Amino acid sequence: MECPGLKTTEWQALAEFELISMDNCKQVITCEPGEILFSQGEQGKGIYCIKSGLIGLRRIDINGNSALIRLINAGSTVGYRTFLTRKAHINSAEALTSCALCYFPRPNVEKLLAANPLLRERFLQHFYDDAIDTENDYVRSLTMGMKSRFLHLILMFYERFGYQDENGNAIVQLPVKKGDIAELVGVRPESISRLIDQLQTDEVMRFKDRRVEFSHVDRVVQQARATV
Amino acid sequence: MECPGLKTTEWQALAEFELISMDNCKQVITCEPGEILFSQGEQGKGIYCIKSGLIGLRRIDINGNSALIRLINAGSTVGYRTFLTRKAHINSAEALTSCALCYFPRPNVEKLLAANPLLRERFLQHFYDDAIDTENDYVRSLTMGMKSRFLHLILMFYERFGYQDENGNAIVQLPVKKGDIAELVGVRPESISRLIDQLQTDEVMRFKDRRVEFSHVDRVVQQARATV
DNA sequence: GGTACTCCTTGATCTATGTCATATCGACAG
DNA sequence: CTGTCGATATGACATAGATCAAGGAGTACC
Repeated sequence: MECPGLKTTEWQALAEFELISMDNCKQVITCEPGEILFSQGEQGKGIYCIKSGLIGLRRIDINGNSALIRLINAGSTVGYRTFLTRKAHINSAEALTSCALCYFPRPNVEKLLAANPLLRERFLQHFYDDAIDTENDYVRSLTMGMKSRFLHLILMFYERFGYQDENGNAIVQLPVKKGDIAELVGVRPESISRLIDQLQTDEVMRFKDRRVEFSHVDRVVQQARATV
Repeated sequence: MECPGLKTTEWQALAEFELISMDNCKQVITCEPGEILFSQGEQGKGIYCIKSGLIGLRRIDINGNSALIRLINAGSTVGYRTFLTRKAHINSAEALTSCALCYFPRPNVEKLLAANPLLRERFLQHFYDDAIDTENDYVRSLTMGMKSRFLHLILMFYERFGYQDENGNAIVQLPVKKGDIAELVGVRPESISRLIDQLQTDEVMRFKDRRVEFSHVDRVVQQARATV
């Protein structure tokens, strides 16, 4: 199985012979929910390309508070940041679902980077996009309440993984457990629980385990915009 | 007066003849607190190099909530992001104090960027550093309370603008008004007011208008680490 | 010297979210 | 079938921070 990301994303900067050398050095890895690819504080050992599953970037502070900063889905790359500077990882990467990955060891990636400046440029562009996302999340965390941030997340899931059923209802299967959703929103799991109750009684959306369903996307968008 | 940043920061990528061409196209600008350099949604018209004063990047959402995302001080650059992609500004830039700036029009900057790839690389590095800062702020906004974030800000001001008096007390002059501090922390001005009261009664630090004074830096650091 | 700013403070009250303890439910092991 | 475990839910209560309304205090302007 080829990496879905090799022909797209930053790797499209590579020539055919470079792709072949990548293919030769790669290790295919599978991991289960909860497994750690790398931990904050470690030096970057290589780069991971996600074939399937979902990886989360997590930060744990000195008091043990954990925050999920970013989700990375299939076709994208994890661990590239330590190739832009020589700094250690500042976040941990953890499999949130069962995952299949390709791992490329650092020396090989560095050889490619040295030979192909366009590749570095692509990584920086990737970083740019990620950083803008984070900035937007940051602003929301300063100005909007839990409900709004939660709905934003649901809409993001809907864009990435959702579909419409035969009646035109929007359907999303939440890709992670509710506890992780709480960490993404920056609140406690209990608060998410209660919020879900409220959204159901307000008939904004329906929840059944990890399945979310709503009829009026625009109504959800509008509620997501409201400050609280 | 030369721009303090021309010999440092991203511009050090420039050769002598390029610096001269920069110097020829620059416009020196002064502006007063509250003046807007550019607004979110606008196309980037050029780049600003701060000679003195303090600029704030601000984001206002559809509900009118305003958040201060970043402070930029003398020697640094504002508006460079629209040169990395062709996108419009997503934040506004506003003078928070009286400022003196050099303005470089877009066409000239683009000419330099086209001729000097190292310059683009430097801008991306600058962006990298900023983005890591924002990510750290984001994590703090998810896991820490107002007090902790406020103290972090004070310590940052102390690093940038503070000094020690003859008795070894740390002294900082707050560079912006308290309302702006509230926006940086992501809370209401009233809350900052009350927090300052509390910090004084707890004898963590003393405030007199914009002057802050504290004897035990380590105590402040320790309180800044505490979650709430 | 009055008036009108802007910035900041203060008090009373409200609300969102956190905390803690307990309960449920499903998966899975023995 | 029973016991254990992880994930989620629920109830009672605590607290951080928002909101609203009012009052200073400094400064600028006429």
